[in-house]
Amino acid sequence: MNDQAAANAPVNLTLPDGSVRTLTGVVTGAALAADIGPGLAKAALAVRVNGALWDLSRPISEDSEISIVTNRDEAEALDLMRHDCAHVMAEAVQELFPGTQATIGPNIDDGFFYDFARDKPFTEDDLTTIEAKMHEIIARGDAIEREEWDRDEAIAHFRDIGELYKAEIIEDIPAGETVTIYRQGTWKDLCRGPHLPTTKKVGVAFKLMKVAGAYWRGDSNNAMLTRIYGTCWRDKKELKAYLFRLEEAAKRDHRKLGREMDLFHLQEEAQGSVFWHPQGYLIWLQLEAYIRGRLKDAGYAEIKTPQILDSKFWEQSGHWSKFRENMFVVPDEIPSTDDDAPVISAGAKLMALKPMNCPAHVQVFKQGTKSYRDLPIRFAEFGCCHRNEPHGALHGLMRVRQMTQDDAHIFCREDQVTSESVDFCNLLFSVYRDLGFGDVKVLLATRPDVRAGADDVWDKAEKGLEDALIAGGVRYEMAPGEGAFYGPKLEFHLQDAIGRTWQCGTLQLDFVLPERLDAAYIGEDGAKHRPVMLHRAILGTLERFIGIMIEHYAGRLPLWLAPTQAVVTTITSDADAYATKVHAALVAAGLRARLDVRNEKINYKVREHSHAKVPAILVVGQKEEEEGLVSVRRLGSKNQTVLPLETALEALVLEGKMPEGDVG
RNA sequence: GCCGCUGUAGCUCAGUGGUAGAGCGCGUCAUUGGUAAUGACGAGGCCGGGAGUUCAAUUCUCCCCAGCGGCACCA
Repeated sequence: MNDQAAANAPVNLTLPDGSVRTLTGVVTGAALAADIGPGLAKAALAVRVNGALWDLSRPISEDSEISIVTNRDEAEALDLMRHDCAHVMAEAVQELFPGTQATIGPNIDDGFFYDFARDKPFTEDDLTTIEAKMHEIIARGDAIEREEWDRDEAIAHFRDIGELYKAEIIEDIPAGETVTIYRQGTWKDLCRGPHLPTTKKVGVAFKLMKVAGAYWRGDSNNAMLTRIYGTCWRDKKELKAYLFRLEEAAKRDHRKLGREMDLFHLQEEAQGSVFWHPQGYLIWLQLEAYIRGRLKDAGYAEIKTPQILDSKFWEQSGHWSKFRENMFVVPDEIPSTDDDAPVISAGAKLMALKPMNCPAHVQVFKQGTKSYRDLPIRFAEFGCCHRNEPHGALHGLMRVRQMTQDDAHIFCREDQVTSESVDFCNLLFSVYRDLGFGDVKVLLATRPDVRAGADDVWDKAEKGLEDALIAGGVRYEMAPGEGAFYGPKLEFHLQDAIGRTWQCGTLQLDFVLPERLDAAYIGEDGAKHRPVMLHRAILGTLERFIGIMIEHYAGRLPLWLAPTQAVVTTITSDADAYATKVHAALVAAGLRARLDVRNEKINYKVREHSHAKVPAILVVGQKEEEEGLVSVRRLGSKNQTVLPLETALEALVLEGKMPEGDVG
């Protein structure tokens, strides 16, 4: 009612250039665009009113700052188009498959999804049909209209038409509030909006990508819905570029490159555990040596603790109750070889493979009496842990069941927490820089609902981590409720080839485990005190990190990490003797070099070693032999440089040096 | 663990209700060539596993297992 009354009063609209237009009648974004010009009226997608995005048709009753959103406003246009595309998809689905309930359908990076409830889940084959129907709906070009409904009426309406999930969503909105419903043709959806003026504006540059199961409200106790993912762009060129980007990313997949470069393999008899091949394990050894050096320089002492420990030990540490379903349990008994007898008796003593190193590190700490003067104590371990991950979680090197962490635990006094945290963050970023990762997402994960420890301890712990981030000048985001049950943590995330992010580094503050396992030091006052324990890892696990590096570098690892750094190969067999000499010189200089004197054409050999991502190919023939030269071809370049063996050797040795950190 | 898809030679993939094919790779021989594929010949397969339907199953059905894409979980 107010809108109508206000419609008769003139409204002053201030455009971005400062000019003011005064409109009367029903003032809308569409009316303003039309007032400015027919071209803009056609191009307009939505309006920004005092900073908020509105539908073109929504009445504007007050004087406002306003700007027209068109295709040129990339972010807004894509947001609107993708969300409308999701609505169109839902309409298509419900037209084709009556009885299917629409639940939620938000935008995501590069596209959108919509979750549907249907007895029979959709398959990839259905996507073509749905896409065709979407094109029909878009061609129809129904106006998209915003309506305000009373909450209770909306609930009743959606219940009536069998949209129980929608009704459930609206029930969460406080009684008495109005909800917005968007209508296109006869199809309606609950939505905050805003939307495009007509479905036609969605255009044709969209594609349904895949179907997947997804739990209602992201909870595995709820029903499984069927989700359809789609992508949508402003024009076909953008869509094509996006699909090309996906293809390129797939080429970097570490599982594919791992096979092509002969780095590792997985097989079903050892699900989730990696068979490292010689070339792959060289990468591992280099990375491990590098981290070992950095940790030593940072004041860590390396230790090694048992792989299998008594379940009683895990009961004490709390893992038996909190983590048992992820642990591999091993009976300590000689199995029976009798066919009829049980292999293991019911009374066998239970051991478990360690899923974490922390409790064992506390045992090392507890040996002897520690003084406050000894702190901080930093124990590092390349700890091999086993976790029985759910089948569906396993993923190449990224998610495995046997993993080796670059783990360490810092035992310190409370007043040392911030400085230890700052030091750790500096070390971590320095390591990431050395390894070629400048772009890292940092999350501060705070207290979860279910937790151990008093709130004042949590206050202190969360503040300690935040202070460290601020002191280190680190940009971070909050992850409320995502902390471990024993303390808050920092998570450091890196991205893989197709944009999935993986947590690598972590820093966790723990006041609980020292208590549980009775770790103590003697303070200045002569009394016993609990140390604070910092769990931290930089790479996270060597497996995952190597996977991420393979993708990050598309297999073209920096020289110091490349398993084979150089191949010496010949034009013809006349140069075999010289090639052998060159190869020997490289090996003597400490380079990982191979010799290829096969009777194959040089084109063939260059191609093969390039595919294998060997960073440097040293070709020698008669010409090089006569003058003591080598022809160096670097990976990724089509050119060669011919230079004296000594010069080439020095350059490779220099470039192949392991980084030593760039702190300072 | 949940939903969907897939499983044929070392790799990438065709294919059929009558026990299988290509390219690359591999082996042998010939070829000695200047920076991304020299040629010929050859070997290689319980068509993921188990059951069922059928005269006959790699092919159709069901059940398992694994891989892949997501969800949930997580380093």
